[in-house]
Order: sequence, then C-alpha cells, then structure tokens
Amino acid sequence: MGRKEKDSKQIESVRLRILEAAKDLFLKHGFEATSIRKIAAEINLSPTTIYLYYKDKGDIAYTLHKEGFKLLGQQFVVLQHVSSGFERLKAMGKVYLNFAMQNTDFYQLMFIMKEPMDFIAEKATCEWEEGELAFGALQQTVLDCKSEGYFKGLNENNVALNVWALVHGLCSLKLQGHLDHVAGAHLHVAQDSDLLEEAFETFVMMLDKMK
Amino acid sequence: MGRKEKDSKQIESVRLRILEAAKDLFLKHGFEATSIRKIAAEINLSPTTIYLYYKDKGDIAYTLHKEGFKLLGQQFVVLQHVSSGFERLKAMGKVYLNFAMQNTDFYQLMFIMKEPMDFIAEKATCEWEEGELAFGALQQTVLDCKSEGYFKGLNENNVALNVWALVHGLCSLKLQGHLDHVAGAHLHVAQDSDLLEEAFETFVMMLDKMK
DNA sequence: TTTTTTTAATTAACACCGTTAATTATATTT
DNA sequence: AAATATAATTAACGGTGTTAATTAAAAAAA
Repeated sequence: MGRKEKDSKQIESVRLRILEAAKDLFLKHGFEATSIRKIAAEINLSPTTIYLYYKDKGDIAYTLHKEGFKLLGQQFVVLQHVSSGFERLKAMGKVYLNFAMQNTDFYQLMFIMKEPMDFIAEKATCEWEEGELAFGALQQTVLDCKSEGYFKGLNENNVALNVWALVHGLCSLKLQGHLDHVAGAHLHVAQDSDLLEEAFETFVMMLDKMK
Repeated sequence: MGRKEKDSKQIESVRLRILEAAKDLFLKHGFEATSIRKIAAEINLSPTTIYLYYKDKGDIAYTLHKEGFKLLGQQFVVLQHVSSGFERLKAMGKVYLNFAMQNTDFYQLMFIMKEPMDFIAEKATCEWEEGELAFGALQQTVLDCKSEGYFKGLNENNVALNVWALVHGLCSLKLQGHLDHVAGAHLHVAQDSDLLEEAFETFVMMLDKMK
C-alpha cells in the first residue's frame, strides 16, 4: 500500500480512537461533563493533540451527532416493512419515543443541544443530510396516510412537522425534567415512560378520528 | 422602622441589583455568556459577593426562570376573557408561540435548559408552582373544550399534554436551529416565524375536525 | 466615646474549561 | 548521516464556578 493511504489510515485510526473515548465519556457522564482534556486523558494523549484531528469541541459533538442519526436510522429500518402508511406512522412515533428514552444522551445531542447544529451552520456546505433524510421519511409516510384517506385538506408538510414536533415535544419535556412536576395530574400511570406512550396513544386516537 | 426590617430591605435591594444585572446580560448575550464574574463587574461587586445573595448560578437561573413565567402569565391574562373553550385553546397556543419567538432567551431558560429545573429538584420542597399553574390553565381549557363537544373519549390530561408538547416541540425545534434545514420542504412560507404559525393552524384544523 | 462584636465585602486560591503558539520528539526522505 | 517533514508535546492565555481566609465597615456594648 502506498504512503499516502497508509498515512490516512493511521490518521483515521487516531480520529476513531478519540471519538470512541469521547463517546465513552459522553455516554457515561453526558456531554457537558465530557471535556477535551478528559477525552485526551482517556487515551493517554495531550489535550492539544485532539485539535490535530478535530477542529474543535463542536466538531466532536457533530460527529457524535451523526452517529446518533445512524443509530436512529437503524431503528427505523424495520418500518420499511410496514405497508400501511398509518400503521407506519404509529410505529415511527413509538420507535422515536423508545429511542429517545433509551438513548437520552444521544437524543440531547441530536435534537436538543445547539452545538452540533451550530457546527453544521458554520460549515461551507451547511446542509443537514441526516435530518432531511429522516424528515423525508416522515413526509413520505404522511403522504401514504393521505392516500389512505387521512389528513384530507391538510398540508402534508405541516402535518409531518406537527407529528415530529409533538413527539419531540414529549421527549424534550421529559428529558429536561419538566414532566416530573406536572405528572401530579397523571398519578394513574405506573411507570414514568408510560406517560409518554400513553400521551402518544391519545394522539394516535386523535389522528385515527380524522380519517 | 426596626433594624431587622431595614436590613432585610437592604438585602433585598442588593439581591435585586444583582438580578437586574444578570437579566441585562442574559437578555443581551444569552445565559451561556452570562457569568457570575460578568454580573459582578456590571454592578461593581466582587464575584464572590454574589454568593452572599444567591446560592449558586442555578439559583440565579431559577429566579430568572420565575420572572419568565410571570411574563408569560401576563400574556395569558387576556385569555380569561375568551369564553369559548376551543377559541381559548387556539389563542393560548398563539400567545405561547409568540412569547417563545419574541422572548427566545426566556423561553430557553423556562422550557429548554436543565439548570433551573435541576435547582427546583434540589430544593427542600421541590415543587414547581409556576409550571403547575400554567399547565392547570391548559387542563381547564381542554376540559371546557370537552364540554363543548371536543375530544370525546379522550383523556383530558393526555390531550393537554399533547397540546403543550406540540407547541413546545415547534418552539424548541425552531430555537435550537433544527427547522432551518428541513424548511426546504416549506419554501412557500415567506417569513420564518410563519412556519410555526402555519403548522399550528394545521394542528387547529386537525382538532377542529374532531368535534 | 471607645471597645467589642457582628456583618458585609474582599482578596487569594482551587480546580477546572476550550483553545493557540511555540517547541520538542519522531519518522521519513534525501 | 543529515536534512526535512510530521506528529505530539509543553507552556500559556483568558476564561469559568466556587470556597476559604481575610479585611473593611457598621452596630452594639462597655
């Protein structure tokens, strides 16, 4: 193998080692507590070395953010086998909710924190492929619902946005600690995550009535 | 006036000066950029003096957070004069959206950042009066909608939670920079904030169909 | 009025943080 | 073996929240 390739392979391997260390700390203690210095210490590197492989902390956040979308994408694969649009929409919501509750740190990085999106905005080609892809899937599903008789007279993009906003809103309020206090009105739910599932099922019932 | 009272008045006045300085910086540069040291410098105090009046930075965040709820509450007052439950629900959503878009920093503090809620959770009586009050108003409005024939067979608390989640979801996605990229599918909207209003109106149409 | 005591504010310090510039060590090429 | 290119390092800057020890100011007691 040629020199250039070997070099770039080595470079990639260090990049990966840094990322794995970052992910490790990030999943253990959250992104706030994951400092460049700690990442470096984790793999016996000088803190400044990190900057030879990543532009800044936002770059690492963005790379991890992309990994999160890969993870969510994997969970979305099963949805392709659901032929009914409406059933797929329901399943999508549940997969999304489960992903958020079981990967709280990733979810924060992907949909709550500003850092990764800021990094994207600063990039030359400030596009967000992952997000557009995922939202595109939702849009298509809403379109399928329409051809099944749902959402008559409603703009499909607005419906898709609303579905996303509702599910994200539930996740966001839960993760940021806002639901623990209003849960007093929901004493009947046993588990905590059931609150979200139940709310979403009510939403589904609302949508169902709209055929 | 007695000594004790005079003292506590003076203490309150310094507390207020600190808070005003904090609010000033916070509204100018956001909460992230508002450090204890900068707050202190703003009013010619030593940074450590702040700790004689506030437990920590989270305490200041929480106090500002409360101010935000007072502000939102003032905007909610007009809603009391809307007799129709459904009309009130619509108006509530719009007031909420407008508040979020016109007071982005406060909104972040009130519904997105973890710091203030963490502070509440650490308090002896870890109750969140402001939130419960506001959510209570929403619950009542949903109940009124029910007596007008809306949301038949649906749990009112879940409906209220869904309404909050949807509107918050829209605001949150917008404020955290997630909508600028998926807006490609919404090229028809002229203004940026119109996107949220239009989405919400679609939601209202959905609810309207459910009578 | 002077001394003691309480209270308010300060300086110094700790342990961090992200990041840049200058420097050293390590390979690679000549 | 010497010169060059590259990788990693140390040192440093300017910040952060926060605590402990110390000084300045005000009130109470003598």
